[in-house]
Amino acid sequence: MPLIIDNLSKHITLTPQEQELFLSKTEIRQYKAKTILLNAGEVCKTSYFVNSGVLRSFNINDNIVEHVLSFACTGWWISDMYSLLSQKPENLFIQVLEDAEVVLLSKENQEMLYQEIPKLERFFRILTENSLVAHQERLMDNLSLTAEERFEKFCNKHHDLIQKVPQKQIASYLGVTPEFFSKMKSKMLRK
Amino acid sequence: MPLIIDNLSKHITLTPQEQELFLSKTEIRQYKAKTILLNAGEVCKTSYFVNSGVLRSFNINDNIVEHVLSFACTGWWISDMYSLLSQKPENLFIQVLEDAEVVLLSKENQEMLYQEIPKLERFFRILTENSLVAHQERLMDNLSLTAEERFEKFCNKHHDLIQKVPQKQIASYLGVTPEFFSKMKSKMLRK
DNA sequence: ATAATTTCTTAATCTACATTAAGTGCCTTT
DNA sequence: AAAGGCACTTAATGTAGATTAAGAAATTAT
Repeated sequence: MPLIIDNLSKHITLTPQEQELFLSKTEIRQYKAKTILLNAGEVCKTSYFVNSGVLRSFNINDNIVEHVLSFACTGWWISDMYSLLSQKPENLFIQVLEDAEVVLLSKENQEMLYQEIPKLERFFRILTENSLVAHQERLMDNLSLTAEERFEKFCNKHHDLIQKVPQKQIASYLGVTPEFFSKMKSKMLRK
Repeated sequence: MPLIIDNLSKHITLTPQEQELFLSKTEIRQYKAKTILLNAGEVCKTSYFVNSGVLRSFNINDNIVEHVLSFACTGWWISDMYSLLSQKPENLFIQVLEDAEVVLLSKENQEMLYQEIPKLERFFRILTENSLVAHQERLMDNLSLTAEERFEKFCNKHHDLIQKVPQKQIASYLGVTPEFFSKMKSKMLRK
């Protein structure tokens, strides 16, 4: 069974015909590491579901500093929600970090599927709810924890990622410079 | 027409009977400033919609420092999403900042309404999507902007709140101490 | 009105993290 | 195998914002 159907079944139950219909509206693609799937300034027209590999979303501010908004590995959805919903351009990039197989669902097809399989409203509501909760927690963590504490939490939650992505990306996700992250890490190891 | 029905109609269209049913599952209450609607450690069983006044959600970390997660004034929803969804206790408070009239929707009734008016799945999906986008932006702002820049953005977006809530709460929302906020503000005025 | 609390301000000192810069090791390309 | 580019480290110096403390102003309670 395709991973994405398995993912849907975590929150809703689809008939075989509905599964068929859903899959017919998606597209599978392979990408090499470093491929840019969405460029800053473009309007986002697609949601991405990761079958294998790792993606990230990030922006670049005036100072030419990158900030990682999120990572996505096997079984995770990723997109530029702001641009996807508003259909306006945003300063977000989506990029492949490790060679990946990705399922593409266009906004157009997603809306079409909402009409034909209203249960999907429920699925994406729950998916978005969970994402919101995670973002709220990360926000509060950024306000109240030190970089070290945030890193420890990250390790517990995303153990798999630590091996896979360059540590400067993790530093950026945590909101510190790669130099400080390196220092902090060696300090933590010494304990 | 009740404000909350007006709010629903921003994303979905309800028949008069559906409106009736929806309202019958809610409850209106008046609260005095400082009332605590949800205490840290409790399981959240209700979503709150503000008819008038101002509420806030916040947590308190080990150091006895408060951090404001969100404000809600007229026309806004507020709840403890983590606890409401998981039905586990969280360390979040919900409190009235300015005398308020609030519409209460219990989780139980909300689930019941999803069954009877599936369109509501759509409404809360969109509501949650918008909230997620706002949280993502705030996260990135916290990573890449100075406190001063964040305050300017806050002023543009929530002009109404600045008059209504004590400035130490705004400092907490922005992620700085009241002392630093005070200093920053007077520095900005001098320009 | 007066007392009591809470909020806001000012100022000195401190610290987590940023910036700059130089150097090391490891891939990748030719 | 050399050369170039990245990712990572180390270290000196700089700064945004925290902490502490004390007084002034504004609310709230009596």
